Amino acid sequence: MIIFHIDANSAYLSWEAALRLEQGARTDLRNIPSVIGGDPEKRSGIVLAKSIPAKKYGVKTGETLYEARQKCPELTVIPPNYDLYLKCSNAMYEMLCLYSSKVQRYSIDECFLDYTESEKIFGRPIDAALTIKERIKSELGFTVNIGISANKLLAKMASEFEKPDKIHTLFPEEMEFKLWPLPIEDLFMVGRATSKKLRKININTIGELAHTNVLYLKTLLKSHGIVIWNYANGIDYSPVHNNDEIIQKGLGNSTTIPFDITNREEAYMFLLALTERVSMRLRSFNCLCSLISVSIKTDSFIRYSHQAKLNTPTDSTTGIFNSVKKLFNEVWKCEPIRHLGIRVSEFISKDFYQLSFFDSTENSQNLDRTIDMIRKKYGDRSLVRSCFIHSNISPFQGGVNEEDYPMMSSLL
DNA sequence: TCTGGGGTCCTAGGACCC
DNA sequence: TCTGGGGTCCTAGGACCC
Repeated sequence: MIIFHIDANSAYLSWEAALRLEQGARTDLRNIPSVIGGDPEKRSGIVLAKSIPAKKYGVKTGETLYEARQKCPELTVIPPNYDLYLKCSNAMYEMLCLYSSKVQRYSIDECFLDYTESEKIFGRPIDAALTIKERIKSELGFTVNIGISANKLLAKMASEFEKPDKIHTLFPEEMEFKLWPLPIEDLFMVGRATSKKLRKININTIGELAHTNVLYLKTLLKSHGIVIWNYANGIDYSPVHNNDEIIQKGLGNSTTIPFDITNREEAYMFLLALTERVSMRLRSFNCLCSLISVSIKTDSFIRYSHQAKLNTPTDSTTGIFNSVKKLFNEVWKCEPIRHLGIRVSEFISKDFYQLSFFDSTENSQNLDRTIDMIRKKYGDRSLVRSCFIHSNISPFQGGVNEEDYPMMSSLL
């Protein structure tokens, strides 16, 4: 098996930089301290992506813009542009599909490519990787790292090595000197909580983890211990999945409100706007959902959630909203609300669920379908609930409006 | 902390059944 | 009830990824 992992370098920032150059900008954002960041006014002021010069000031992804500016006062901050990112992501994916029939989109800026069968057509893996990397640079305007190995895990680890615009291999025989000296935090699936536990028992490098008794790890970390022990030893048999093989398990939208919500009616407005987005996405999947969940984050950052299973699966905006209101009322403890979220899951394909027994729902189904068609043709704002018209609240809340595609299973 | 939004998977505890 | 054991389902929360 020969697997490539292709990772766009500081994706959001590079894509914005490439667009601006194309539009005639004189400075390349990648060459100055810059970040893609949210808006502190809307209480979403965090760093989403950073340039390499910004990184040299110690700016980190996920920290607040306030902190980032403390480290680098002359930081250029650019708001995110998700439509652009989707276009760039699609372009990269389509380019990769020219080199293999097995390409898995792992996230907006990462793909796995199974090169095993491609070797007889395109030659040595290293040469093909170089061709792909250079084509993306010259034709799409941004750089990528490509990791090459015998499985997805090692390919992904390899692409994390020196950046940007680099190709690295990490074959099993290279683990000892390329992978094992690295700190455990660098290993895929070792996050904050796990690294803290590992460091506590004096496991500090990936190599030390690889040489720890796996049964001991299991008592400490349950099944997760076995997962990371395998990864530390470069063991991973997961295949590269084409996108159509991946079934999405759930979908949701959430939003941080620019102010704290303190009354029920206001909360309902945001919940309705979120339900509009979630239910439209659900219907675009041609699925019904059986589980609905509402989550709340309070002004003091306490999160809690409440879910319920439906007796009758649904995809109706009104049906989902009624459940959402009920769940919200059952769980809200009247604290000021900072953030609201809705998610639906336990999908049933509409093709396998005949609604003929429930003819009374036909009308509302037709209504939802008609609304979806009008919005698709004339834009989401062409048809909105009247309760939003004289409010300052957007009738849709939540980010995903473009064509959905399944990504990011935490199993590689 | 001026602290996002979209996902997946796992686990613990309780309810319920035989 | 001073009572058991095993299975399944449901729920809430946490860990991880980008």
